[in-house]
Amino acid sequence: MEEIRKSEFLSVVEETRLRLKDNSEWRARYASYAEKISDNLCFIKSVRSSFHEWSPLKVYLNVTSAKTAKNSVSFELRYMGQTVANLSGKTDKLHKLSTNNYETTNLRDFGCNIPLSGANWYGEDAAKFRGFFKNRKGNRNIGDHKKNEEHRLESLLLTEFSRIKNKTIRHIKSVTIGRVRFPMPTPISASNHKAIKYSGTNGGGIDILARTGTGGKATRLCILELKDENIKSEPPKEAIKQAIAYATFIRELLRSDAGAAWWKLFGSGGKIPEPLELYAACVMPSGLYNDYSFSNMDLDIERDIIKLHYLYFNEENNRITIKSGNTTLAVTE
DNA sequence: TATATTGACTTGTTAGTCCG
DNA sequence: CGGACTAACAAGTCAATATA
Repeated sequence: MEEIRKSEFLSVVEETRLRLKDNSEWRARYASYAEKISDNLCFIKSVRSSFHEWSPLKVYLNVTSAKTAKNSVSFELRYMGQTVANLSGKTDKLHKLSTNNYETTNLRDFGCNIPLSGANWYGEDAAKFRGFFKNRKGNRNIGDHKKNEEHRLESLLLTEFSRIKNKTIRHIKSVTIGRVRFPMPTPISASNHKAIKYSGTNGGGIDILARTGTGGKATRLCILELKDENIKSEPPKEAIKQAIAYATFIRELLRSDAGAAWWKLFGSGGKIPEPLELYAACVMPSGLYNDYSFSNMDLDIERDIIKLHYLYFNEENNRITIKSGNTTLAVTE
C-alpha cells in the first residue's frame, strides 16, 4: 500500500521532469526574470521601505511588476488576500493609489465605495481608503466567492509565518522579494489530478513559498499547496501531488543556470546545498480527511530530495492554530 | 440515490501592443 | 520608460446533466 502510493508520487516527479525537459523555453525566461528582478531589488526595497504597510492591508509584488520595476514599482494592496488597489511609487515619495479594475469587487465584497485614480498616498482620500479597511468589521459580504476564501487563508498563513513572537508554527518564514509577499509562478499546470501539463508563461502559481529551519544547514525551502476545504473530492493526496509537481519545478530551476540567482532571491545566502532537500506540503483546514500516511516520505531526484509534509490547521479568532501532531513541517507550540 | 462529468462563469497572472 | 489596454490561460465555483 505504502509502496504503491510512493510510486504514484514518484511518477508525478517523473512526469513533471519530462515536461520540463521537452519544453526548455522556461530556462532562458526564468534566467531573465532572475536577472531583471535582482537588478531591481535595491530599488524595490527602497521604495517599499519608504511607505508604511497599513494593517489590515498587505503589500504584494507580482513577478511582472518586479521585473519591470526600473524607475517605478507597482505594488498590489490586498485585503483578506484580495487585491483592492494598486500602489505605484518612485523614490520621490509621491506614491499613487488607484482602485482601477477593483471598484466593482471592492463594493460587492467589502462595501467599499471609494474609487481612486492616482490619488496621493499621503492625501486625504487615500487616508479615507485605508481607514475604511482598518475600521471594517467582520468577514466578506454575503455572496461569498469560494475562491477568495483560499486567498483569505493564504493571507492568514503568511501573517502567521511572518510573526516575530508567539508564533503558532515556529521556524517558518515566507519567502519574500524585497521584503514583499510575492506569488511565485511556474511553467506547469498541476491542478488537474490526472495530468501534468506544460503551460509556458501561463502556468500555475505556487500558493505559498516558505523557508523552515533554524538557519544554516537546517534551512529548507518549502513549497506549500493550500486548499480551503478538507473534502473527499480533493483529499490531501491530490493536494500533495500538486505540491510535488511545483517542488519538482523549483528543483529543476535551482539546478539550472539561473539556479544560484534564484537561490539568492529566495533569501538564502551561500551555495545551493548538496544534496538539495526541498519540502513539499499540503496545507488545509483540519478535518475528516486528514492524511498522515506520507509523513516525511522522501522522493529522490538524482542527488536531491523532495520530502513530503502536511499541515492541517484550525482557525480561532482570525488566527491560524495547529493541534499537536497535525503538522510535520515545523515545531508547533 | 449518489457520484461523475460537463460547460459557463469568475478571478488572477503573464506577455504583448500602443501611446505619450 | 510607464500606463492603459487586450488576449490567453490556470484554477477555481457552481449548477445542470449523465451515469452507475
